[in-house]
Amino acid sequence: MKDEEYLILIGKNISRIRKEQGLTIKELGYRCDMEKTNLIPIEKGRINVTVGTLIKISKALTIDLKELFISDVSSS
Amino acid sequence: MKDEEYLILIGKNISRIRKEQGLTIKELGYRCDMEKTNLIPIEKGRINVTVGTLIKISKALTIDLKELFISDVSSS
DNA sequence: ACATTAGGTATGATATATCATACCTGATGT
DNA sequence: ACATCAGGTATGATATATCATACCTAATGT
Repeated sequence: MKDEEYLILIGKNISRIRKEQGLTIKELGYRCDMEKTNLIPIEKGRINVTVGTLIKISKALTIDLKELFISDVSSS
Repeated sequence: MKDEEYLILIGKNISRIRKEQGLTIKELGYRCDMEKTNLIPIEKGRINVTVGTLIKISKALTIDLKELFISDVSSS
């Protein structure tokens, strides 16, 4: 798996879980004190996000950090 | 688990796996094209490492990225 | 005594993640 | 027609991850 693919996977997981919880990007931003100008490219896998940021996001989504790295959510 | 603790955990996992493979920090640096001035604080959990860097490191150690997040290696 | 190696720190430079603001589009609602 | 909201892009500022170099200590080897 290529680096970019990993970042895209992480972004998709964030986006999927956020939507599953019925949250908008703005609401997620409130919860983890982050800007959408940063969250949107993270969900797209366009930027090389830091672990600290992923920790903030996973806390805001009340999930374990590991869940952001799982690769096949029933091959959606 | 606090943010800093997560980074320390990741660093300890890197350090442990590197040593298990008999690699020095310099050798790991060769493999993932990184400086020890960056690798050492990462192993200490002192800097907010990026996912891209963790991907490079996990490739150099021929492990899956997820392995860097496991929390209890027989509670060492 | 000297050289080498491993881990480690200090510091200045460079790249880039993140913030802050502004603006755009399409959808939804009144 | 207008307002609002969601996702999205552009851009300049700020913080900081990473690099590059230099230096230190302790251990090991000759």
